Amino acid sequence: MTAHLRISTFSLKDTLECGQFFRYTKAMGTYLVQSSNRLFSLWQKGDVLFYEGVEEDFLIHFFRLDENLDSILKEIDRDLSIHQAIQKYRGMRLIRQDPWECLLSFLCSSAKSIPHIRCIIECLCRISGEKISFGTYLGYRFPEPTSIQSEVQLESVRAGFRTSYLVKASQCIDRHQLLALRDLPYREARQQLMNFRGVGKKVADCTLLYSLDFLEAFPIDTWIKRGLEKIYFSGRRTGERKMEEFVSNHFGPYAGYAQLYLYHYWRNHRS
DNA sequence: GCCCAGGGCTATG
DNA sequence: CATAGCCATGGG
Repeated sequence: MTAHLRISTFSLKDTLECGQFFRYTKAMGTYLVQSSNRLFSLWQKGDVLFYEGVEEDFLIHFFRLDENLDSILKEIDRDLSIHQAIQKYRGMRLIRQDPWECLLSFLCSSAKSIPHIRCIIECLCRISGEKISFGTYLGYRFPEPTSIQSEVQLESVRAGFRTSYLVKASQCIDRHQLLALRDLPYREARQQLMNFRGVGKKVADCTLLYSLDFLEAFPIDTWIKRGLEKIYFSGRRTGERKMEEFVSNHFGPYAGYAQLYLYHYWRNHRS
């Protein structure tokens, strides 16, 4: 029933709770996770990850456990700030989400607090009507693109001005098309995503980084913007163009991991 | 009643 | 390009 997996340089807590992923709950040290039509539980003790209701292969893919995180962290460890973040949260990994679920999640994210984003996504899944169970746990599947057809249908989700974004995305996207973006250069893939209503640079970068293996993507939200200005631009107001150029040069091809660590660090040490 | 929340769109310098 | 006002909703 309960299986386990030995892992190094992995923090389940930080990986799930750092804001990159929304469909999880926590009860007494055990996390209940929903992703890619799965509902499973897991918990960590030291360097052992225990899990139920999911295959080992999926976990390795989902948590990127076959990726050498130590060597990546060594590469982005370029200054005191990122060094402190790495020291505090070493083991936090990017999650490889389903692209469709990831895109819709961040379509819901604009000008919303994280708890409310999670709330909206759960309401959205309830719309699908397809239940999923594991032991005594119950949940709803994430709706497929074809199952979201009108704004009226999403009334109970109360997503506000984001509702039309969700419907339009559903009308012209199939999952296959999103996965195919992985074969494009970063800039082109981002531009493709930005052709959808409601997808700007930030949402596009979140989708590319959290679900499509573009580790150079560096989502710039309000927290990251404030942090970058304070730490790397002497507190001066700075345009996004300059910021993009800086993080790309400063952190290199794994800049996305730097973003993950800085975001989590700056949010948990508000100063 | 006010302000803010993992933004984006649109109309303007 | 950079900025301002607006967008719908909930919580502090």
